[in-house]
Amino acid sequence: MTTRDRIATAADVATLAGVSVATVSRALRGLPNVTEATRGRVLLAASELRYRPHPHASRLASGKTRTIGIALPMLGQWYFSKVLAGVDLVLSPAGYDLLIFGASTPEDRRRLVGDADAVRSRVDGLILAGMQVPPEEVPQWVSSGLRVVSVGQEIKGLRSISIDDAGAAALAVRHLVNLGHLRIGLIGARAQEGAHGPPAERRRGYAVELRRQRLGLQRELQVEAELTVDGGREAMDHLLSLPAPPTAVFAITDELAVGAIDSVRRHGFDVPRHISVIGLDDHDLAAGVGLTTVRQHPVRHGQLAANMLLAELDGEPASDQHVRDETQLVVRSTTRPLADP
Amino acid sequence: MTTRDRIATAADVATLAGVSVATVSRALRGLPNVTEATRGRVLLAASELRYRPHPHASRLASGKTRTIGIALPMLGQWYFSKVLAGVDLVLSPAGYDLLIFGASTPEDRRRLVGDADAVRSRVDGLILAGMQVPPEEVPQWVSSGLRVVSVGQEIKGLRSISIDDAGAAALAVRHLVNLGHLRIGLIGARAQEGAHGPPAERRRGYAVELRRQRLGLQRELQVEAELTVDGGREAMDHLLSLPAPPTAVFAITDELAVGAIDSVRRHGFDVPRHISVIGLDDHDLAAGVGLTTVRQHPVRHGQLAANMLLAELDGEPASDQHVRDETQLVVRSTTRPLADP
DNA sequence: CTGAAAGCGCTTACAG
DNA sequence: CTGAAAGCGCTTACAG
Repeated sequence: MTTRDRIATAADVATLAGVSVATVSRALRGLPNVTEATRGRVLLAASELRYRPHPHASRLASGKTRTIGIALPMLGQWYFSKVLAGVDLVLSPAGYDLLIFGASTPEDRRRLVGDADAVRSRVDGLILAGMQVPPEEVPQWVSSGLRVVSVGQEIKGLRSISIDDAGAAALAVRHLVNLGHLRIGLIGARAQEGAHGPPAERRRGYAVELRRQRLGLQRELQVEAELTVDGGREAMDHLLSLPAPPTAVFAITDELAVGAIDSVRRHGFDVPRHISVIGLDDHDLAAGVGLTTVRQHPVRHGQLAANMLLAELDGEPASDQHVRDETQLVVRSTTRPLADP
Repeated sequence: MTTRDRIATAADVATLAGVSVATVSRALRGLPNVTEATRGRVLLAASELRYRPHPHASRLASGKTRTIGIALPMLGQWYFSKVLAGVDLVLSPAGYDLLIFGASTPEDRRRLVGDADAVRSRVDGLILAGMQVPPEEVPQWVSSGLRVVSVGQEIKGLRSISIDDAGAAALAVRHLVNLGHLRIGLIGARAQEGAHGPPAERRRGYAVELRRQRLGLQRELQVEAELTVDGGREAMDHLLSLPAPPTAVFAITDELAVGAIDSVRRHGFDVPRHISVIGLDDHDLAAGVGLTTVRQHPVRHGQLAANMLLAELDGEPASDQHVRDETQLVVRSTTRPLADP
C-alpha cells in the first residue's frame, strides 16, 4: 500500500498516466472519444493513487451537485424517518448524496420555503416532506430550475406523492360504522396544523363518511390533540369525561391511538370491549400491540419520490402531477362490533 | 421586488457596492479590517441582490465545507432517527449542513469505514452512528484530519457517546431479580451483530448481573432474534415452548419487548401476571403500552455528538474520549413480583 | 481521440 | 483598510 501525504488530484493521475487532466476527467466519467487503451491507463493510475474527484470542484465546474435535499419538519417522527429511509434506499446506490434540511420551527420552514435560491445551489433536486408551501411561493420553486417533489402532502403546482388522506380516514370510519357504532369520536390535530395537509384532510374524511352514512356530526365528539401518545391520552380522557362518550374512536395517527387506548385502560375500561379504537399509519409497533389501523407505506413514499427525481434528472419527462400511494385497512384487535344495548 | 434572471454572485455585489470582490467576501464574513461604512454598503448591496455565497465555490477555495456527515446503518430505526433529530437540532441553528451517509448493507459499511478520503472532502466532521470500525481502520480516520465521533458505540481510538450498555442491561435484570424472579430469560440479537457493540454488551450485562446475584446462567433461556417486533414475538414463542419457561424476560430493545408481550398474550397468558417483561430504550410508544424499561436519550446523544464536533471545529481542544450518557429504570406495568408458588 | 485554455465563484496571501 | 492576482480542482468548449 502506497503512502500518500495528501489526497490525489486529477493532475496527479494525469501525470502518472501520461495524459492531460481533461482526458482524466473524460476517461473517468466514461465519456465517449477516449480509446480503451488510454481509459485503461487512466483507470489504473486513478486506482493506484486512490483518486476520487473532489466533489466541490466538479460541482463548481459542472453546475451539477449530484445531491438531493430533503426538507423535514420533524426528523424524529415515525412517518418522516421512514420517508427518509426510503429516499436513502434509492439515492445511496445511485451515488447521490443526501442533504438534510431540518425545519423544526415555523420560522425555519418559512425561510426554507421562501428561498429557493439558497437551496438551488446546493442540490439538484429537493424533496419537501410534510411541508406546506403557500401558493404565492410556488412559482419561485417552479422557475428555480430545481426539481421538486412533495411527500405526504399535495401542493398545487408542484408534483407530489401522498396517500388519499380523506379516503383513508373514511375507510377507518366506515370500518367502525360497519361494526355498528353510531357514536364515533375523532382525535385530530390542533388547528394550527393548517387548513390543508393530512390532519385537515383526515378530519374531512371523517366528516364526509359520517354524513355519507347518515350519522350526524357531533361537535363534542371531535377533539384536538398534540400528535403524540400524551396527546392521544389526554384527548381520550376528555372524551371519556363526556356525559355520553363515543363507543368508538378514530385517531388520525397510530401514536394518538396508542395514547387513547392507554387512557381507556387507565379509566378501568377495556379496548375493544367498552370502546373501539382505530388508528392510521400502521406504525412499526402497531402489530405488536394489536392495533387496528389503516396502513400507509412511508418508506415507499420516499422511494417513489427519489425515483421520480432521479428519472427527471436523467432527462426523462416529468411524470404525473400527483401520485397517490395506496392505503389499506388492517383489522386487529382494538375494534369490535358494538355490543347490543 | 427586483426581478433577477440569475443568481447573484459576489462580483455583482461588488459592482453594486463599488468595492472589490475580496472586500465583499471579507465584509460578509465579518472579518476584521473592513470599515463599518464599507461593510454597510456591502451588506445593503448583498441583501438587495439577495446574494448568498455559492457553497461549492467557497468550499473549494477555503477547504472548509461547513457540513457534518452522519453515517447510519439503518435510517428508519427508532434509535437512529432520534440521534439524527438530535444532531439536526444543533447543526441547523449553527448553519451547518447535514449530509447522510446511509450504509444499510455490510458492503456499504465496509466501503464507508474503509475510505476516510471519500468522506474527508465532503465534510468537516463525521458522526458514526452505530457503526463498527475494525481496529486496523481506526488510524486512517485519526490521521485523516476529519473530526470523528461515534454514537451508540465505543470505538477504541475514536471519541464516542454511548450509554453503558452492560450497565443498563444489568439494571434491567436487577429489577427482575428484586421482584423475586429466578428464571430470567434474555431476548438478544443474532451473533452476526458482532462481538462488540450494544447487543453484545447488553448480553454481557445480563450475564454479569445474574452471576453477581448468584443465579446460574441457563443457556436455554437466552434466545437470539432479529431486532424487530416479529423477532421478539418469535423469540418469546420459543421461550414459552420450553419445558420450564422463564418467569421474566429482559428484551434488549423495546421493540423486541413489545413483540414478546404480544406472543405471551397470543398464548393466552397475561403480562405481567404470568410473565414479566422489561425492555431497553423507552421508545416513544413505551409509555403508551405501559412497558417497563430502561430509558436512554438518543436525541441527547445526537446533540452531544454534534456539539462535540462543532466545539472542535471552533478550535477547542478535544474533549473526553468516551462520554457515557445516563440511563434510568422506568417501572411501568409489564413487570411485577413473582407470584408465590 | 487528445490537449491547452478558460472558467466555475469563491478565498487568501501579498502589496500598497 | 482595500484591491489585484493567484489558486482551489475540476469541466467544457475549442482546436487540432
